[in-house]
Amino acid sequence: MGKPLARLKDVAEKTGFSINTVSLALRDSPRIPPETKVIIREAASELNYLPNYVAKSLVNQETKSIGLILTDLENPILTHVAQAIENHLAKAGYTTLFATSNNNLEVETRMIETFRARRADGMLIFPTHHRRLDHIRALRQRNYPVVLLVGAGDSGIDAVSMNEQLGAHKAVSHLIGNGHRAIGLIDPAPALGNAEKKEGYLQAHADAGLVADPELFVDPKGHSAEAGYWAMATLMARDIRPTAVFAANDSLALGVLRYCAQAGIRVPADIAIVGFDNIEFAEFAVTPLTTVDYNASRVSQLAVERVIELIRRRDELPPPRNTQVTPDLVVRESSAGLRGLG
Amino acid sequence: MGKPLARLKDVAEKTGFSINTVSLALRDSPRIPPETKVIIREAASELNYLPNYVAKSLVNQETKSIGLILTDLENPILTHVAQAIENHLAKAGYTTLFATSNNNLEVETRMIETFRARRADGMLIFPTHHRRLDHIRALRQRNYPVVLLVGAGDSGIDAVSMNEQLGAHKAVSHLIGNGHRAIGLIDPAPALGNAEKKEGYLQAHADAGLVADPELFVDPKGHSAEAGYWAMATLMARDIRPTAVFAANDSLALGVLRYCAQAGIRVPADIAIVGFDNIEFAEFAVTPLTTVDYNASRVSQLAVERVIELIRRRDELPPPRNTQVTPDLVVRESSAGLRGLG
DNA sequence: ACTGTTTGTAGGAGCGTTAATACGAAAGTT
DNA sequence: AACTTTCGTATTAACGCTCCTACAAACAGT
Repeated sequence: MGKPLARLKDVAEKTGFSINTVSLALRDSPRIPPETKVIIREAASELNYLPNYVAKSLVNQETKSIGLILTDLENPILTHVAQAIENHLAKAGYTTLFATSNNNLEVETRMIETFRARRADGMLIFPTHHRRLDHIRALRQRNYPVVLLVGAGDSGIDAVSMNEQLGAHKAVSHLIGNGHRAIGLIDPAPALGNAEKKEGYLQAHADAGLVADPELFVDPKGHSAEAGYWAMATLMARDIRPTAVFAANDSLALGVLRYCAQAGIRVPADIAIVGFDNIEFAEFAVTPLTTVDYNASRVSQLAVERVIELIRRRDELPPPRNTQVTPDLVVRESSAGLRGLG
Repeated sequence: MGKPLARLKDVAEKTGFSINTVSLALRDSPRIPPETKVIIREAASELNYLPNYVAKSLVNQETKSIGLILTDLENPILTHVAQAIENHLAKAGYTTLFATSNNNLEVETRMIETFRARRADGMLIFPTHHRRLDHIRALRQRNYPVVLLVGAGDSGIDAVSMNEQLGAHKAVSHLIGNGHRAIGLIDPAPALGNAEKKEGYLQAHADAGLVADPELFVDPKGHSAEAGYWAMATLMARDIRPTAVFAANDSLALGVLRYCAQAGIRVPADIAIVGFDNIEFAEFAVTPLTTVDYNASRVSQLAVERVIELIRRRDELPPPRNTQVTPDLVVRESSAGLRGLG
């Protein structure tokens, strides 16, 4: 920790007051007269005194820190979430302990342990698996404030997230409304136990009295642009001929777009494309991308508010609440134009 | 911090041993016989004991945590740096305290104070201003381990960074070598006191016996794709007609690319474009982007190694070292083709 | 048998802070 | 004048842990 910093004791010795008086003065207690406070504050700043949060935490039984565990920062949306959460937490006086699980459940579990050992007052977690939440539920059952950053209906854990199913529903309904009947789905999540977007896709079809052909589903086995490129190549190699594609995130969609550019497929004339997240580059792609806007700052704010609320009421936690933010569809050029029905 | 966790005392009472013996046993001291260790470990795990790092930190005078302060996470490269740093630190047993300064010097200063108050063992900082480093130098002078993540030659502070000047030099030399003589420069940094890329740009011209017209310089006043779009529009509205553009990062370059697509300017036929950072989307842009590869994981690794080295030798810090990683130019389609000379 | 060493365990101080309590001195009340 | 109240400050005990030292008991060595 560098050269030992000044302690209350040093300020006390310098001013001739007791440690306790110094402590009270620096915390602006009404029991200390103004003149004394001035003297003590001056001495403290001369000694470059900084309160020791470690000692403070030990006696106060709270660290004013919360743990943030994300899968990774590859997804620009998680990046936004991370930054927004840090900003909100800082504003509320909390320090952010940050970790990525790299989509590894074991690492996630270990980081949770680490943060507990560090006595973080609460945690915000974007879990690797949306269904394997036992280790997180165990926290909550021991009255520990945790908020998930993904939808987790009946998990018994607080959650604040985008309504991904609704977002996917909006996206796919938009395509169906434009006359599309063969809509490819590029989504790596169902294979990882997170079928929200796929559910939205299917529901949109059902609502329109349609049934989607499973031949239209591709698992890109990743969420990068490269994975999207590969998935689109895979899809086009099949017998079925999609007139539109719904990609589970914008990175994938940009890969799809790139594939189309190279293969001479015109967007949206030959194939319409819709992404998810509304990352910055969606607007600045070859063909500006229609996408579902992930309101990262809203989700972040609600999640932070919730975890702070849980911390405040830690001795009798309220029942878990699952908050879903409604996403908006941002229609751009990549899905413009009607398709003849029939 | 949720329900109070079990303490050494609880394990001691459960097993009948003293607190001290339990502490030694759990830390696998050779002074405790194996049978005793087994008994104690079992009791500890039954009680769900987790060592209290706060108390540990107080007595050990080290927190095993380091502060990471970035300007923001808008730039995908900082995102990669953040993630790589966190991974490396975790591997070395450190927890990452994370904060963004939002390019605000005051916030940066406050976060540094916060992290010191929390007794972080060291800090990794991507500073807002590359020249206004007094507050950081003050840390170093008090023997506090800090490593900057930007080049800072004679600042008296350790630094690990990309050699941005060399990267810019490579990029611009490549364009000059292809016959370009009017190369636009879109770079917000010089206005913020960070002229490394501009220096590289100018040096490349000087080395080729050329002098660049200041009319070619545009300050995009931001580093987003939108800023790049605006900057390109500004540049094209001037009298001078560039045949190439060097953008200080890939987001800006993608904005430039988008402007060109809309304005009917062919890339690279009419204008060649080179970016900086090699973000994922550079490869998947309308026209794949020539760019300077920012080796984020290498920089991160060296920075983490350095700060840990400084922590290890904290009572007599070695003289500051300025490590620069040599970047590679990745040539893609956006700068292909020679331009007739003269 | 007598000292010397090793072995297993325990006791106490201290890390820097806060909260509860204690205690003189000054000031107000009756 | 005696009695209570207020005020300013000090003392002490935690918080949970680790280090240093203490100390019996077991085990040598001569």
